[in-house]
Amino acid sequence: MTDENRRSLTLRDVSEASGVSEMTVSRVLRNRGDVSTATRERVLKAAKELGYVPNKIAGALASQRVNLVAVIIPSLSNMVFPEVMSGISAVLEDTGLQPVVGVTNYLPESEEKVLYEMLSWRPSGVIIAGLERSDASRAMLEASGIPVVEIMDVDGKPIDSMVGISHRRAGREMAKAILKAGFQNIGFLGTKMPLDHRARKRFEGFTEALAKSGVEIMDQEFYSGGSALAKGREMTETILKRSEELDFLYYSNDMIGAGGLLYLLEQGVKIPEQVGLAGFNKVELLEGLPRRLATMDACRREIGEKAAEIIAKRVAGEDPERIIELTPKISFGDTLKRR
Amino acid sequence: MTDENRRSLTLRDVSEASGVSEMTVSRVLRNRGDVSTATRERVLKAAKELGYVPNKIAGALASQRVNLVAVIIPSLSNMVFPEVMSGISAVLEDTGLQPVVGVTNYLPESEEKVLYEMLSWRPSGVIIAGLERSDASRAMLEASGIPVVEIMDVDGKPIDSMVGISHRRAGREMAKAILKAGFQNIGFLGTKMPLDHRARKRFEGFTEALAKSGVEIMDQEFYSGGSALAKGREMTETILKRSEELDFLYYSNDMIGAGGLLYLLEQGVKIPEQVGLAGFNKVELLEGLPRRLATMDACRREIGEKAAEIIAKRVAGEDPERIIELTPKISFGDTLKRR
DNA sequence: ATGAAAGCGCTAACAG
DNA sequence: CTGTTAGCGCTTTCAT
Repeated sequence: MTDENRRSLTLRDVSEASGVSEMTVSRVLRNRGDVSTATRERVLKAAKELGYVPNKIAGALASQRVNLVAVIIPSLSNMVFPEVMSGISAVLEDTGLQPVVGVTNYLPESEEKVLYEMLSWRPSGVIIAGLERSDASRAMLEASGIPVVEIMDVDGKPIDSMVGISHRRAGREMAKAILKAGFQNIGFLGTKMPLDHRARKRFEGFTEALAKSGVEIMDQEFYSGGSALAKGREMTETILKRSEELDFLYYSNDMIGAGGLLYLLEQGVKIPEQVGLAGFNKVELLEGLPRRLATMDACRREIGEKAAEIIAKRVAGEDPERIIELTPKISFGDTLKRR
Repeated sequence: MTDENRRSLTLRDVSEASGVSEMTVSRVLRNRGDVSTATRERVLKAAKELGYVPNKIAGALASQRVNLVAVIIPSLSNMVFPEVMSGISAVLEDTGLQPVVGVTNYLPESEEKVLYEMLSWRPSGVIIAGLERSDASRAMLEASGIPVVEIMDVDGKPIDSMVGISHRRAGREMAKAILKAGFQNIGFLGTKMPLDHRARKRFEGFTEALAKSGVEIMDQEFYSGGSALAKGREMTETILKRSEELDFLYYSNDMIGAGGLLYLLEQGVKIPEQVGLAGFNKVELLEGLPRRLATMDACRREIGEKAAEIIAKRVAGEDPERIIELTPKISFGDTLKRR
């Protein structure tokens, strides 16, 4: 407010204000080495009075150390990544490391750009969603020389480390559970999948397991964009009008599953007697629905925690396990029971 | 993978590989000044082959310029901030500025820490949610000398700039609309509010406008934590059991409103004949509900856009308007109609 | 327990 | 169009 163009305070200003060398000020502010209590207090007082905020840019350049962990995810709005983030934050909290988020919107070119941008700040580690990426992105990560944890998915080969679940297996397990419950006429509803590799893998695992039992998907329906809940309704209406014999609908995520559930209840369809349902992700939202939708826990928070642990340990010079596969559990809820 | 402890590439490496001075390499990589097409290509080739990623830490220190905008928000999971973020990103996209997100979990101490951490990277600007903050946070922001935009709320005095809506007014408008539609026995359901100033202001505006018409809130119910949808159900059941004469429920957010709506529909309550409902935020989710819940648009995306514009202009040396009040509009939906 | 000197990797400013 | 020089604000290292 006072004068717009003043430069910000430096160590030197604090040094002068406290009558102590810059070096000692630096030591006090970082709690390093021995400093007498008297000078320490003098310095702290001066720093506080001036409102000094250290310049991490200079600090990082001098020390060749940056306490940042780049976290690169496809989307914020997803309900899935906030939970991963909270796992990461919780673990990094007491390590001196700090997460910095970059969002790619599921676009490989965008991922490249975000990655380049973040790596140019020389973070201590990278946590990045998925295993599929462009050659350029892969090259950057390899060349960076820092720990890289690829998360969410373990169906593939990591650049360095990975923690996640097998989406193929998740799809297979769900298929088995559905068949075991006695459903035979199964429909699939999901996102258009070129961009969403994990949904694609679930779909592949799902159809594969059905095939093993001689069952084929009876019908399918895809969407992109828009309100997932509303799309779930629409798609459910569409697919059931087209294939009346369907007795089970497998949704690629809980939101569209919830939309389908609401629609079917309105139509007076008996669930699961007439039609069974399942989604994926076990989002909190489901707890408030009129029926508990069957779903599968994607271990989102735990993935964040484990990934952060790997980075923290590697930064600390340890050599933790680099591949961690978590096991999702099916929640049968009210919509996946023996007919 | 090859050798773990190699330092990362520098301008010097590219300079040597291309036989051009560091300075020229720097110019090529930043598209600055005139460089002959021949050298430019030689440099680009060398940089690409080596896999060089510039060190922004050094660049920022030398140029005293950081292309980062600190965005400080209370929560990611909220449905509200992802939309604000997308407005910010969209505008910053073509300015060379980059948003960096910090999350405070609605805790003032946490806000202080996050702010300190971010300011120590000397960002070009700060966008921060809310107008209420600790003296220390306020002092840091004032001392930083960079543009600061406080967002979401305009009921108060900004440190520098603000863009948002008046939550007090939003509460008043909703009260007027409800009275005008003929409801008289009104209940309020919301979060415990010590932390959520904007919800508190809506509540205050709401009760104030009711009072002007001689109406008092008949009953109220608060929650904290847990699945908002589920809480909305529970609270709705609780409040209606306690106060059977209620004919309208005003929820402090759409998620709990949606929970209430689902609950009432299950109970066979006629909406809005027996009970009218309204929420706040106009979240996308509502589009898939069995009835359109009345709500009020919080202009989230536009807030993000305007805030980013202010930062971008200020960084560019312009002097834009520093106070922007947006006007939320009521959506009457199916749950706020004349009885 | 404290200080002085050197330099992190880059860019601004000025030469040529 | 290209190169040289001098820092940016810190921390490392070595002295005292």
